[in-house]
Amino acid sequence: MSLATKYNPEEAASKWYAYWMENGFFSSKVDHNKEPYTIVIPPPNVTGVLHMGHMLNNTIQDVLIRKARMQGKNACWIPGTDHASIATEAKVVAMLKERGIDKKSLSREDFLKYAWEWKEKYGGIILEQLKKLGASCDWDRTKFTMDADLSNAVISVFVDLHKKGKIYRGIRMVNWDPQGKTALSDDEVIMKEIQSKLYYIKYQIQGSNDFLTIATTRPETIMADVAICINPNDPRFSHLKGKNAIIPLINRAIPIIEDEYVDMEFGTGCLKVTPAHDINDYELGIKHKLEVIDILNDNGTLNEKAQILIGEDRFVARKKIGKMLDEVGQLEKIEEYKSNVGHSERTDAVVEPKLSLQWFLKMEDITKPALSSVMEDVIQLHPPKFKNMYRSWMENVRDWCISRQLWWGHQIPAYYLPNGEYVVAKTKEEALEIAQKQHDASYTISDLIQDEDVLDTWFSSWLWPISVFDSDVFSTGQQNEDLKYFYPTNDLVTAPEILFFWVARMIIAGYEYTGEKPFRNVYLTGIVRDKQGRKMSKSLGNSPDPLELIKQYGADGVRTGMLFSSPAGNDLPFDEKLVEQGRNFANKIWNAYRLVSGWEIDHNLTGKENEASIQWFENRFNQALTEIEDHFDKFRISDALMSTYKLVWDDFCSWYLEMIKPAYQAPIDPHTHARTVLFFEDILKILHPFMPFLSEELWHQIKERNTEEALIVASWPKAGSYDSQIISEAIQVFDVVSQVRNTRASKGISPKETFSLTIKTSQPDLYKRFDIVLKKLANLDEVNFGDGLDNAVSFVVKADECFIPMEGQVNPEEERANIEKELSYTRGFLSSVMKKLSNERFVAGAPEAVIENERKKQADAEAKIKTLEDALAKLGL
RNA sequence: GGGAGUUUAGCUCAGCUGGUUCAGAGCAUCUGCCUUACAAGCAGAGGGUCGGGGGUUCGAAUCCCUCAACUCCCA
Repeated sequence: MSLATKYNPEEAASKWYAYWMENGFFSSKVDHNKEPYTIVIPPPNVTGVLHMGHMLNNTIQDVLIRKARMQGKNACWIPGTDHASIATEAKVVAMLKERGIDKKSLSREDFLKYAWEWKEKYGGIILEQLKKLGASCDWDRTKFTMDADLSNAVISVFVDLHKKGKIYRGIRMVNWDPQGKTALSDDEVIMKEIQSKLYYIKYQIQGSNDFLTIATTRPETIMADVAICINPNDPRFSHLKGKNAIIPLINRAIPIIEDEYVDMEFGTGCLKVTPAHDINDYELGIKHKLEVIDILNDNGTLNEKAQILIGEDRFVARKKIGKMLDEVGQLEKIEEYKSNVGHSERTDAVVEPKLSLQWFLKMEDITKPALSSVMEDVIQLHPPKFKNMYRSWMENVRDWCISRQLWWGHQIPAYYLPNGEYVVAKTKEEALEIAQKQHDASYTISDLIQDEDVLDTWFSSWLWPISVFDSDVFSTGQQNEDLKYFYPTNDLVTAPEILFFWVARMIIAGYEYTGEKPFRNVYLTGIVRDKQGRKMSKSLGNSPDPLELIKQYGADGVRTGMLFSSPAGNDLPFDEKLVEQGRNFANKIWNAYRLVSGWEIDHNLTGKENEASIQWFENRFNQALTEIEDHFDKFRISDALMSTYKLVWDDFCSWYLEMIKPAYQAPIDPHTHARTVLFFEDILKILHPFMPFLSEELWHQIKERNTEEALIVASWPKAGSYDSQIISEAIQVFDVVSQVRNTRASKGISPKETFSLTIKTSQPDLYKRFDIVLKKLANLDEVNFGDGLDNAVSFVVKADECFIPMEGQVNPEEERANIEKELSYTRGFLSSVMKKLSNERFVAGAPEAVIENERKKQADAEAKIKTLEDALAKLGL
């Protein structure tokens, strides 16, 4: 045999990927004779590297796109990356630091030069890695969110939304990352439970020697206090009403106010109000018209407004102030306390609530179509359980803070004028025109200063499904041919973590700028976790290297391995065993091909004996394909794979090939051979989305094919009708085979030893059709029909009894015990069926089909009992 | 504190609007096989009172209530 006994995936992968690329099979152009099928990739971070989550996510997309391509659709999978402001800027800053360069010493232009340099060097590595996975993206359409055209789209949208009055500038309490020195959106903040301390601090009541005590986790902020708040219903503190308290250490007097917001149970029931450093206090401050004292610098150190500990870091200050309070006798006690503290997703710094001037997008109206389209299933989430989450977010949405204090990204097109006003325009020149018209005709270009900040990265990726096709539509309103044809896209595959971050916002932008949904289906994958259930992450070092896995197990093996245990929306506990199983599957198929390819054809043979087998497999294939299609329709990719796996391994390899396999070195008839090759081809087709490399390789092994005949563009088989009768009859034959094998195993008889089988049945024709198969698979020298035999081991399949003569091996006691066991089981079963059938309410209430079924169960059970009783009688009891 | 979800064999999961063989699959386990496609394999076997309790029903893993554990989201 010419082929190696083991499949070499690396060779096939590089060969066929190059072949597909060279022949342009991934590319897609507008073609009105074909139905488009479009997926936009969730753009990974341009400086990122492939991780297990990407592997899962992109495997699913590739499965969908390859299947659609084979179904004759114009399959278009748009790849690309996003610029990930915070992450990338952090990396560039770190790189500069290594080279001894401080970001602060650079101009914006110089910094961006370095950033682009970095992007050119590392950007796109991840896309190259996707190729190793077999991703059939239309690489000619690769996009980057900071490409000139996509940037133009972002700026147009900002200008447009500003013009519509949806973008405004305002002071808000934002999540401030003192390390990254930028505002973060709520989604970029990770809450972690932290063991902290609750400080009980005594404030003197002005004009008395009494004290009140407050409890706080942040004693360093007392200098920013502007009030003490008590609950008006709290009798313990009614004597404090209208008085002032004095902040320890700095001796500033602040009013004692009343608000039911204060939880009487928590802490001491007295709340210090610090509007600059706590979101709830901020709102309380607005309500009571309190002033705001901000004592922190952008980097988290105390400023001069703190009066003491100026320049100290907030955490250092916390420790020191505890000590200072203690020294003046105003620290009552410290308690251990667990609290949830926000951390920056990118820098892991403790997030500081901070007041700052930011740009916001009003979300109230713009979200409405996006909410209803998901609720009404115009856009379907898979699995639908995420609808609830989606709804709660959309109904309680807050305005979107879209500015970031960074340089890497789309600089906000707002220009400040000497008079303190600003104008928003696409370019500085346009801004000048407006400024001259609306403010002062004497302004020159040098009077305009552009806003320093950039836009949130999501503010560009929310346009992705539109802007990858048409970046001008946002300003012109005119859709180009690509957009008209490929949009709305079909399916989006992404992680639930970014359902709000990204998916919801794409839907919003979709309706705002095209009046149409951006996609029909959203398939939400789970998170890839390690065996201990931990999220895979670089810092934990618990993630296998995807490329190493591909090297070891082959892309086909890894793809199937990832999908074996990943129902939609469920986390995937990754185990290398899974990809091993995938590799084994690839190898199994490879070896099945080796078998078929080694057969010699003898044209003198008719192959009549194989007809039943061929007929069975054809029906079984159609049945399985129907199932597989159903799984795909419901986005049950994992189940679709499992059905394929079982069809190939169990039905095709374990049963069919063994059924028709000629004896060693014996030839096969031409008809069976031809049909088997056709079956093999159909199997390769349905395998192709999952295992593109192996399937394409074998496809070409079968015979020489030209480019148009490549498997990647072969037509997907149509599930024909099938006869369940034929399938269940074959199962009955298989049951007999299994029972014979079982008997052999339990009696310790070698599989090499042949013997004859006698079947007592009312339907001998059924078995006669499979005569050769029975003999071959159960290693029998003959199959007879008739009444039972003496000195034989027997077993019952449905209502048929089978006998294997076994002189000297038969133990009547054992035989009897076996039969009695099965008899009592069947009788019990029958009685439960009879109980139902004799129940008037059941017969009256249950649907006809259910009753019919019970009757059938009754008849089957009765027949089986009869057979068993006869067998028992024959044993002489 | 509010909301959602999960809990079925050792593991990962199916089980649709209650009624097909008194619960299925894959993996893992056990037993026997190097049988000339494949030991990355073949053949066979064992394994669950469907988280606990209560209820509705002729009938519940499937519906309702309740308790418990875990996960996620929001505050």
